[in-house]
Amino acid sequence: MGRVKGRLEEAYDPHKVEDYVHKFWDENSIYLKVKEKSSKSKKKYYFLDGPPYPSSNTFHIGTAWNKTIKDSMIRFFRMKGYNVWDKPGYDTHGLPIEVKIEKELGLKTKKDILKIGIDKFVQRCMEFAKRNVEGLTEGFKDLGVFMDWEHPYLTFKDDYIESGWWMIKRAHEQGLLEKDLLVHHWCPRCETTLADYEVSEYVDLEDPSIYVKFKLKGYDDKYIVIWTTTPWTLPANAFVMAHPDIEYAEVEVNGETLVMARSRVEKIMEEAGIKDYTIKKVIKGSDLEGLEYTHPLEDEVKAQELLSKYHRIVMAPEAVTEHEGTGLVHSAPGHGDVDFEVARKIGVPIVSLVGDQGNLLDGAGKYAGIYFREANKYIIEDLRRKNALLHESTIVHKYPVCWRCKTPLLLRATEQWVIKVSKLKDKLIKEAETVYWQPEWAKTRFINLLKNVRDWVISRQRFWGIPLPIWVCKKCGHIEVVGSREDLERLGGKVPENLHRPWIDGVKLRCPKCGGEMERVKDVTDVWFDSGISFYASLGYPRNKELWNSLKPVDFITEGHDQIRGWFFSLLRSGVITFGSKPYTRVLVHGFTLDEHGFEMHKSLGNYVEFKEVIERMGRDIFRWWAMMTTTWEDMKFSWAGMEKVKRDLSIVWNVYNFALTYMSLDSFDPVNNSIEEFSETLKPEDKWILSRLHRLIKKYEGAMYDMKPHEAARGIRDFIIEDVSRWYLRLIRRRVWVEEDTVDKRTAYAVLYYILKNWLLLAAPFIPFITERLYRELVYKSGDGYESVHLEDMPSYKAELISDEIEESMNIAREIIEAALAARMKAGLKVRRPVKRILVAPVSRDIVDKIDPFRHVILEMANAKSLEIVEEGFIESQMVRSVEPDYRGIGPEFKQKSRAVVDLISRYSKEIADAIVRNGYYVGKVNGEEIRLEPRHVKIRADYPDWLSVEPSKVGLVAVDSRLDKSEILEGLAREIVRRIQFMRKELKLGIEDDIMVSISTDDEAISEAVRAYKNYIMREVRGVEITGDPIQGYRREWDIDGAKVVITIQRVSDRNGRQ
RNA sequence: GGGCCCGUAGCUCAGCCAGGUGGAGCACCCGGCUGAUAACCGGGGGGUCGGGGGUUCGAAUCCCCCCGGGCCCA
Repeated sequence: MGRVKGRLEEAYDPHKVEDYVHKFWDENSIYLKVKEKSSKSKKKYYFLDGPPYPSSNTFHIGTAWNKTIKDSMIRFFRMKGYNVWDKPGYDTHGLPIEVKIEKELGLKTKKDILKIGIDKFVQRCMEFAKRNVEGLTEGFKDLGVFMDWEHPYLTFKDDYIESGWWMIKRAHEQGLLEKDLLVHHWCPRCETTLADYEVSEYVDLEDPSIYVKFKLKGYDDKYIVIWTTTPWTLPANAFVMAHPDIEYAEVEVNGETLVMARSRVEKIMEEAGIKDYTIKKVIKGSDLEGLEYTHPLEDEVKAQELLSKYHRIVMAPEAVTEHEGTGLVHSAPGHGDVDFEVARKIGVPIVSLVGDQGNLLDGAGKYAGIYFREANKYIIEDLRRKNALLHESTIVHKYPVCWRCKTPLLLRATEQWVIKVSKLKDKLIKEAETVYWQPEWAKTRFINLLKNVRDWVISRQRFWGIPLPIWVCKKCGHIEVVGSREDLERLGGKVPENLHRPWIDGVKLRCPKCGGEMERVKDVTDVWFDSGISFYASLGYPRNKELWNSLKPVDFITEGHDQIRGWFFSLLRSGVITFGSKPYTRVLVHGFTLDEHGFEMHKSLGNYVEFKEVIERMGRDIFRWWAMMTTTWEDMKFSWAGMEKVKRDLSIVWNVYNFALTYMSLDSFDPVNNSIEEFSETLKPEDKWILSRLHRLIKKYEGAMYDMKPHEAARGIRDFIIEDVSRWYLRLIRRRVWVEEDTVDKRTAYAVLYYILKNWLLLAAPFIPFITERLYRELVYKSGDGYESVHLEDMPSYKAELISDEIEESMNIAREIIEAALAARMKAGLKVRRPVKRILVAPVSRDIVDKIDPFRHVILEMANAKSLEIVEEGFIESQMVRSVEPDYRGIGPEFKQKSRAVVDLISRYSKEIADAIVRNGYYVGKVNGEEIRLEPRHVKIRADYPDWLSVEPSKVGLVAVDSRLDKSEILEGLAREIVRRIQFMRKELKLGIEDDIMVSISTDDEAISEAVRAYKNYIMREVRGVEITGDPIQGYRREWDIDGAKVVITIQRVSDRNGRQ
């Protein structure tokens, strides 16, 4: 047999609660028990953690939100009986960490790294990552995230690297792996290519701005004009791009014909200082297609021997605008991205004439050996000499520089390893179509991206990353892609102690084709490579195939909307490359965390809030619930005020449970032997109402969680406990639990209250795991009911038969009436404490009458009325009394001097005059003995309710309070005034609710004395008085004023129920 | 420059997909309640629903354009 005996501190203190719960979880291994329970289930739920990047040991508020969403979902599915896979991960490789270590070690260039040794450098990177992983893990645990923190997946582990190799092998097997020339930004000082995301810094730089004439073949003195700020790329010119739809003009200048965009002519002529020019002809860009030209530096540049046969005008709308330049774009495919793409499309060879250190190569002929930016002046000089320079000036523009050494970058074609993802485009889209996205628009956005999918450059010339498992035969050029450590040994290699560079670099293989020695390509993979394979790599596939085969596919992933293009995409790409299918089925996209004004939070902007501060000032549950209530996929504006509000809500939750605990333990309520099923016959309508509300909540909650709308569930539990339970149900059952005797009615109320409060804890547990644990321990576990921890519970399912539209509608009507009645009382100045005789309701429709019935008692109690009368529509209005007021504009001109007397008459016989005028249209009266006739123009007719009737409209009809009080109501009201004051004094003495008191009331007021006599028993019951006397007694004495009368009240504690003195 | 999202009271946000008299909380003012009490309840003031145009009997809601913010691309 159980019994409620839990206790709570007076007020909700989140830190006390959370410290207590953390300690409880730790000491009792609650996480392991939860996991163990869940692991027995056959229903699998594969959650995959998007691995955060450990660049520091603390995390952003957005990361906390991210993990809270994951934790809430995991907890829900565990409680729903799923066997949830919950391995967290960290994305540990990549350039950001390399750069941090370079800074730590004071290294400035790639050469410096080679100098201290790759082994030492990589070692430091690994230590750095491990250190931060530990810090982050502490933070996530502290937030209450129940994941497998003892066994996270770390992308730098050898096993993970091996899984990565396997994918590259899979790509190779399908003919998707290629070595290719690609244009990328290059730092000539660090001698490395930079990925797009690394090109983020720009400075204002002065460069030449030149207009160059290319002579058209087959014409005399006819030239096309191009514009460039990078003259050093001219030696590598292969063709010229034009827009088919732009108009071009043939401009005559000094006997030469120059071709340029029509819209640019004036601008260019002005810039070049040419006043004397004529537009001879306007043609469409498409007319230029295929025209061949002669390169002005043909004789100076060796590479032009190859390139000259491609010199012609090519249509490339994507490369040409009319905003700047000449509408004719010089194209050097080895040094420009669009140029490169176009060259690829039309089959022009890619020639790059700049070497690793930024010097022009031999192919650049007379300019060979010159640093690229230095070469500009020689090239311009030669152009001028050859009469190919139309105009020369300089321009200051934003130019990208290396984010580490600030050297201006250049675009350069280099050989990189590529997976030809574009070949998989249709498959990618087809697979993506069958993924369920929340919200819907994320899918649209995702598919749009896939339509423009590009090949994937996986190689980086770096150190801290998964080494490319590609070996090339020095003798015959044969390529082997190694998919595992086993492959390595099979090909005659020795597995090194660590699969990273530089250890792997030393591994030589024997060529299976010619027996020659094979060496590894020195590159590592792109950072996106690592996290994209996590769906199988984190499970140890392909070494351990069973786990992935039993868990696949991933059932749930969630990350911010930046990951639509990021992780969600890289996972799909890897899934299609490896298994030919999508790796996940359901995706929830969440928003970003912005500052209070909707701007990005940045340390440099000064609007950054440390998550640690949120925990210190608020608490874990407060943050979690607040974050989970914001619409998941929308950006979240950070708000201290928003969290304060949640704190208030949690305080109310605390008070609700405190209320229940106090009374249930006082009455030794036994929830185990008083389950709600026992009381099905004695449920009052309000009990049925709250049960209906609860089950409606469960239904909505469950639907929201399965549909990945956790914010709807989080808001739902809030509205239920605050609006339905605290603000309403608790007020309705107070009187029932205050009675001392053990009544069925009281036990029914307890059983219902216990049932809804226990179930609410289960629903709320995924979101606010700390306070629910604490309350569960006190209310449920200590009562001998349930489990050791709320998180070991089973999530309730809704019972459709308990959801009643009728009872809820009835309650809504009752609440409407109560609200209107209270408003009417206020208008009449009637305190709620004083009872009124009756409330009248004139419903707008007759069907409301029956619906009011179940809650008559509720209306009477809440509005403090003796009776409720349903009256006919129109009855209340019929009580209105007509009267008139003088209308001076009508009276003055007619009655002149008699006006004042007429006004007197009107106010004296206001009602009679009103009736007469309404009935007959006029009223005849006497003023100074003289008969006068009043007509509508002399008065304003008004209709008012009588003083004793206060009326308030409501949605269900007019509600009126009859404020005429009989003596009995007056006396009862006075008795309640006395009670209130005694209660106040009890509170002042800090008496417990079980303490009994002796009361003395002395007053000269006749009515109050009578009220005390008449309601003695009532007063005694209400204030736990053992006796009420008019004689003076010892004790706490206080003088009061009740309706202007002096009342002296003295109270003295005698003993409590258990006889304690 | 393109794709997607957001913009509703002083503040934080529901309502929008399925058009039908604009809501909640906080803050402010007034009143009430008082055995959950540093709690609670009622009332009041406060809105060009970012701006403009269109569809419709009727638009916060659907369509188009613009402005501001966010993410991702170029």
